[in-house]
Amino acid sequence: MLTPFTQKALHMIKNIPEGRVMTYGSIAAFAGKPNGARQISRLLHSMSKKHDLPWHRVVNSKGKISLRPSHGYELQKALLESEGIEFSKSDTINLTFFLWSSL
DNA sequence: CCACTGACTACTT
DNA sequence: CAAGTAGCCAGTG
Repeated sequence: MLTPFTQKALHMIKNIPEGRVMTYGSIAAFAGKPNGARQISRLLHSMSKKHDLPWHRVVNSKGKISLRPSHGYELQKALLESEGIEFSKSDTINLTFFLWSSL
């Protein structure tokens, strides 16, 4: 059985529209755990396959991809760019423009 | 139940 | 700005 926090987090991830991203911390905060960012990573690890989650729309608080190169980093970046999200010179996303507030 | 892990974050050097 | 550290909490065995 998953906790309410986890279920809510899953719901929010599914609700991120194309061309927008959310940070681990924001998802966790909206789900009720301001410090539960790490749980989001676990969700993506174990639930992304079964729940058809847009995992690529989740980035860290700095607006950067957290995956290591050759471990999904390039794939995620490609998926985001195909949705219209732009990366700066240092591979960071302008969160003030692309961050999705869920409401 | 205990120990370990993790696609994190904020703070300090 | 980069590297190190402590706090965080649910999933898994």
